[in-house]
Amino acid sequence: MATLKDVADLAGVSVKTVSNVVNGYDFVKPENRRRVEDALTATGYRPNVGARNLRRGRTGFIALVVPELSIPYFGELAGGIIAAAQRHDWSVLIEQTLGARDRERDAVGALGPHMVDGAIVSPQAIEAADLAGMAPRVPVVLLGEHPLALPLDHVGIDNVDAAYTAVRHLLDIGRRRIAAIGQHPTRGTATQRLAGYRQALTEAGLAVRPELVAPALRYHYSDGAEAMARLLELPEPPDAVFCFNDMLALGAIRAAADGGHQVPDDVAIVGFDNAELSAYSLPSLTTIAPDKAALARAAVDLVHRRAGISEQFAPEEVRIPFTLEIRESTTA
Amino acid sequence: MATLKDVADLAGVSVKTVSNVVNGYDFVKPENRRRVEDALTATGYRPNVGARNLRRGRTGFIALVVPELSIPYFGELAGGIIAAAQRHDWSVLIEQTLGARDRERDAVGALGPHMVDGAIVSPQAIEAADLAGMAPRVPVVLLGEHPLALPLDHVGIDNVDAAYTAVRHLLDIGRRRIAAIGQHPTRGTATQRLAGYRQALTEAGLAVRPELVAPALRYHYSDGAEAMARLLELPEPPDAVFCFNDMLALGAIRAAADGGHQVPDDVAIVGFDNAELSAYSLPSLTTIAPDKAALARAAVDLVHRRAGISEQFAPEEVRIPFTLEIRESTTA
DNA sequence: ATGAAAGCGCTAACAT
DNA sequence: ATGTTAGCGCTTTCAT
Repeated sequence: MATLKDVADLAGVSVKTVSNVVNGYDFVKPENRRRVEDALTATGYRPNVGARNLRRGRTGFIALVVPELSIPYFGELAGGIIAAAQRHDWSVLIEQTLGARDRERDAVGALGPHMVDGAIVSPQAIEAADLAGMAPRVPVVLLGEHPLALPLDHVGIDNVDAAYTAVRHLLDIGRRRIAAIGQHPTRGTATQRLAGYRQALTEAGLAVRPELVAPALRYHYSDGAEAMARLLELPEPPDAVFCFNDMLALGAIRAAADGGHQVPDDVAIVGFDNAELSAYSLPSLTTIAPDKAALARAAVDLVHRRAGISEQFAPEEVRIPFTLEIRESTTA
Repeated sequence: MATLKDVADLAGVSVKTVSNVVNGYDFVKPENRRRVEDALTATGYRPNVGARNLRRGRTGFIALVVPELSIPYFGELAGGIIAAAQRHDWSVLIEQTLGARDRERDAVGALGPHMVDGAIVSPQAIEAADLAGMAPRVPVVLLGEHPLALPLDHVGIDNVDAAYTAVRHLLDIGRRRIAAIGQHPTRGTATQRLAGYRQALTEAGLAVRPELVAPALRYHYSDGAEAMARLLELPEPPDAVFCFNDMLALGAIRAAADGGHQVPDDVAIVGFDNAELSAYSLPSLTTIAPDKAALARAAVDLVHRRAGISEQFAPEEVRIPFTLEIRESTTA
């Protein structure tokens, strides 16, 4: 493997000159530049990123900590983050926690400044106490959830408002017995979405019925299907359901069909996340659509600003816009 | 951030001794060991992985090069690979190529031994010529596609056999005008799946009709929907379709419904990949199910064996088993 | 058993 | 405009 010195020797110049050419420093005598470039191709030189970073005091990596890549939402998000990171010359290291609190703790704990220049974390179960001990040694930006009392940067949409918008839509199309699927003991977003749900109902003069609020543990298709099956067995089943993510919603649609219920005629369904699939399902899914590209870009840019040597700044709260995509699951 | 030297100074020993303790070298005087351990905790020392790797000549990373994480199949695969890599103390770096040939070339080309200890690549468009020039400087294992004439390790299922199995199933349920969606000019798997399709038809004494073989560019939902719409406009539309992945199949189901055709009564549909969703779609999707966990494990283990300093061995071809999951899209 | 010191490949003062 | 050189933090001979 050719080193800078090999190239310099071959070109008959110093390493400095080679370094200048490699790093795009402008003031190099054309003659020398040519010789260096020739030597570069002749040797097939590749910079040793590790050495460069050791010297520069950066690693060239950021970590992305998510529950599970097999969840379409996180797959899409990760894709966006990789793309956004590229523009800052960052490679993305992905860690999966499966939403387990100890694995989240480990993942964040292992984030030495030597491993990565920063991290984007989508926490699921981690709590303030877990992070209190370990001052983050690198910039950490929270994405989506923000269950922590810690002063960390956060990028996300307004979950209360989004949930309110979703339920408001169900009210607007005349539904009155509106259920929710996705209640969760530790997820902050679940709490917020529930709050938005409550707010919309209350504002419409409707009671929030506990039997219509269904919990979900993992937010997978099966959880949505099971919750829906139970809701439809109620003496007075709901005429609409607001699901806290698209997988729950798709599972719910499936269960409704299995039970012989028409969507949306008998029961309208709204999801959350706008997974690519939701435009193609049968029926297609009305859902809250966060601007995922913006989410990814904002998170990466925030890590970048923090990682910069510049001055400190107070933790930031970045709100990303969302829209409501109205599709067949709520329009006859 | 404390360095080895800081710890050594504090403990009153040399860096060598500290290094010995940190790396679990046994012969250290108990007295010194204690003092070093105290200094270690006092300073909160964390080894600089970059410096260590620079010295050791390994990086602790492997790269995973895939077209797009937002494709459920690759999301699920990536999840499995991260899990498998963990057992070898490897972190996974993910690169997206969007299936573009030049980006694949760049991604593979950037794979210096300084960046990663090895790589798992799911090529889509790259060709032998692209790799001919650059001898892979780190172990590269091909996953899925193997379009190259190069002697590289490969892990995958038998695509011809899988396609044959899928089409055979359609024949078994009595279909005779069987179409295929997913023909592609450069993808090796497309060619192989087409071969299996042909083989099954021919064996059944049926002609392969060119108008029933539809191309697809990106294998996304929309491609499947468009191809299906066109097939259904034929004077004699197909009574079954074999799609080269689940997204195409789900898009096809959508298009069939839009055109007022019943699945599976009017047209049966088989997919490929067994994305988690296919068990929950309406109708649920019959599909070829590769053992994804085995695929991931085999690929990582192969990289690990190659990366070991041990002897050379001939390029390996690892065949992973698959099953046919029969669901509603082919059973009335 | 431990210390001293070289050097992995690179960048950036500093010098010219 | 380019050469010289000191380190980035670590591991590892080579001494002792």
